[in-house]
Amino acid sequence: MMISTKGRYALRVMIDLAQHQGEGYVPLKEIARRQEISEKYLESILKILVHHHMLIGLRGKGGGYMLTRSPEQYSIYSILLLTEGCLAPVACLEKESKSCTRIAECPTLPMWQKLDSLITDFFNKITLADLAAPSLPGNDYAI
Amino acid sequence: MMISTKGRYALRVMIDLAQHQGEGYVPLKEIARRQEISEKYLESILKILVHHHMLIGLRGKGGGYMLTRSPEQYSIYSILLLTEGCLAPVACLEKESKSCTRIAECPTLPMWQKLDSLITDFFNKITLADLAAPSLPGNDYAI
DNA sequence: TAATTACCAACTTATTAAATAGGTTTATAG
DNA sequence: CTATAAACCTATTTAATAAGTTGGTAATTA
Repeated sequence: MMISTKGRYALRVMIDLAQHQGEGYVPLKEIARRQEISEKYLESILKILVHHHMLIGLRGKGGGYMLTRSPEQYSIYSILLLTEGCLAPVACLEKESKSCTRIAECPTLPMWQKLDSLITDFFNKITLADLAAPSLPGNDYAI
Repeated sequence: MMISTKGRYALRVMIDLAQHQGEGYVPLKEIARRQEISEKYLESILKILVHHHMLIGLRGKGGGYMLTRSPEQYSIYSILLLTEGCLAPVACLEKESKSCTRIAECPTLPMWQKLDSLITDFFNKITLADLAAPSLPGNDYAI
C-alpha cells in the first residue's frame, strides 16, 4: 500500500473544509466529529497543512481552520505529497534512498519511473473541487 | 511506498531466470550471487513462486530453479500480486479490509478505484519478456 | 554414501504507521 | 479582566509490517 491514513485523512479534512467554505473558521473538534477521526491525531495532520500554508489556523475562541485558496487551486497531488512525504511506488525512487549501485544496469528501473509519472500525473489532474463537488456530468470523481 | 523488496526481488529473480533460460536448472546460490541478495531471504520468495507454479524447483545435485513458461507468458502483475499479496494503493480497497462504514458517502473512493485500475492495467500490459530483453526499438521498458 | 540442492517453520530485528498524553500559547466573549 | 475555547507543540507509546536470520529436514545424484 501506498497512501497511509495520514494522506487519506488529510484529503477528507480538506474536502470537509471545502464543503464548509463561507462558514468562517471551522474548529478541529467539529471536523473530527464529522469525519470520525481522533482529535489529537487530526491535529498532527493539520499542523503540516497549516505550516505549508494550505490552511490558516486561528487560535482562541471563535477560531478554527480555513482554506487559503479556492478548492480548484489545490491539486490532490500537492496535498498527498505534503502529508505522505513521498508518493514513489518503490524505495529506489525516493530522494533519500542511498543511491543503489545497480542503477545503471537495473532492468526494472525504467518501469518504476514510468509508473511514478503515471501516478503523479493522475493526482495532479484532480483538484479538491472535483472531490468536494456534488456529482455532475463531466465530474468523474464525485460520488 | 507500494512495492516492497519482496516484490522487487521476485521480479529481479524472474528476469535473471529468463535471461538464463536454456541453461537448465539454475541454483539459488548462483542467482543470489548475481543479484546480491541474501540466499536465505531469496529462498522465502522463491518458495511462493514455486508453490504457485511460476517456477519449477528441482532438489539435489544439479538441481535449481527454472521458468515453467516462456517469458512472454508472465505478466508483471501476476508476479507482483503473488509476492506482495495486494497492490491496492489504499487500505480501503484491500480484500480483507473490514468494510468501512463510510463507503456509501466517501468522496475519495471513486478516485482510489480509478487509480487502482490504472496501476493494475499498467502492470498487466508488461511481460517478463519486456524486462528481460535487450533494448530494442518498440520496447519501452528495457534499459 | 557424501555432497548438493531445494524445502520448511520459527524466530528476531528494524522500521514505520498510528495514535496518545500532557501540556503552552493565543484570542475572544462576556 | 478573567474564564473559556481554541490552535499549537514536544515527547512518548503501541501496533503492525517489512526484512532478514537460524537451524534444521527431505530429495537427488555423482
